[in-house]
Amino acid sequence: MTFEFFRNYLLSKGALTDEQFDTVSHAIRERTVAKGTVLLRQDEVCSEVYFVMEGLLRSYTVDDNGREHIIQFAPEDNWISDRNSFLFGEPSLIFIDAIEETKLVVLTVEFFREVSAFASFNMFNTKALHNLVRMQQQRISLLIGASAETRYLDFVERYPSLTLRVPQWMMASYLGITPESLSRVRRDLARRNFKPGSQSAE
Amino acid sequence: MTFEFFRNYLLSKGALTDEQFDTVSHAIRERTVAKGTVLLRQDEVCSEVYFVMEGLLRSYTVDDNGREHIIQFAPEDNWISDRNSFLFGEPSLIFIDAIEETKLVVLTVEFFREVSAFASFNMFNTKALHNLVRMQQQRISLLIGASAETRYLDFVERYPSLTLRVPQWMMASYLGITPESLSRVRRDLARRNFKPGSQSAE
DNA sequence: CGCGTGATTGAAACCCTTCAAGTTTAGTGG
DNA sequence: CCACTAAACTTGAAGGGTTTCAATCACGCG
Repeated sequence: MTFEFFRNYLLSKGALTDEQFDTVSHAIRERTVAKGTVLLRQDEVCSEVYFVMEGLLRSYTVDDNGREHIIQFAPEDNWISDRNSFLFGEPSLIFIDAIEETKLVVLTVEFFREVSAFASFNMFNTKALHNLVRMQQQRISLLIGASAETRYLDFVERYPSLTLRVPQWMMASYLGITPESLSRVRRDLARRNFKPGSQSAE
Repeated sequence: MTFEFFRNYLLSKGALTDEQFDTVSHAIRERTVAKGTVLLRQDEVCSEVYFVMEGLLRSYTVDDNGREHIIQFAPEDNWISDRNSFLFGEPSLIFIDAIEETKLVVLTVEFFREVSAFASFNMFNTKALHNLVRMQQQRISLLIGASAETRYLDFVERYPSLTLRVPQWMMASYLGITPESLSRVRRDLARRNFKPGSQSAE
């Protein structure tokens, strides 16, 4: 049993009991992928859902100009997939790859078919979906109404740990600005916040 | 029975059978609201979900500068609510009001408790949620990567009927631009597309 | 008819991007 | 372990897209 992390996650969320987990554990497998590994490509049909136990994944689209737009970061304890492609067999609109070496749980349609028999899992799943909708709404509000600086500050506050792990150009892509702009936003913030003289450092 | 429209909607989606609908119909009521009626205010707890049979509702946030940012338009056949507030009792982040006089179905927690006994409704509901997530993702991608003009064209293509019913300044709010900018975008498009001389009109 | 709201237009200001050039950092092979 | 290279980050100057502010126009409604 190497899914302890995943099992504990589901237990703590009240999604499954220990016994229920055992009845479905045959439908999941663990996988470790190197940094840079691509798990899903645009236009492919997505046949797996991933749960991250260690490491960091991301999903992103590529527009007509070849520019990447990051949809989601998925660090530990997070799910990632193209659910629409997964559930309805449509070609995927996104890419998924690994920003760090990542240990993940691979879940197939088999797993979801079996757990859907458990009411507690369905409740958990519905709640998670609502949560996702809410977070996306907040992100839309920010993109519509807030400056690059505000969006950056919101990101840092919301995901402080990611701030250190995600390359700056990827965060820029997530925020909807250029890497250059993000660099300047950070510089200007630093100048303003560190006004009071000089830091030790020297 | 004045819910025929709603009943047919659920039937056509495979959410409920005729008989199932009858067992839960006591938990819903119809309501007609005048243009401008506010159905939900920020910070209130949302206790109802609305299904629009005729007319047009919208949901929006108001930021610190007093600016409205429209989250969703809900014309006929659409659902609208703050699900997160509705399900988890948190104070709502949004307003909901009527852009036109609107005939709607009011659904309470009672209704959802009862229909959750029907597997077909749960499937329908989950599918609808996934659909919402996907549409939000597409909107995020556009906001991140596309110009005001592209976003406008996407809106017109995606919701041609709304283009005529929604005041321009609200569409601008939905697109994340000022009314002035939208006006200019439309003017420039018109100039480019109608180059070939004059339209009949005169 | 006049008032108010929505739409349009212009000019200036601002934010962010683009392009180009450094500088720093990180990873790789000798 | 250093040297080398590529990638990431920074910085500057110029340009473009949007916003802001203000004025004007168009329309519906009392």
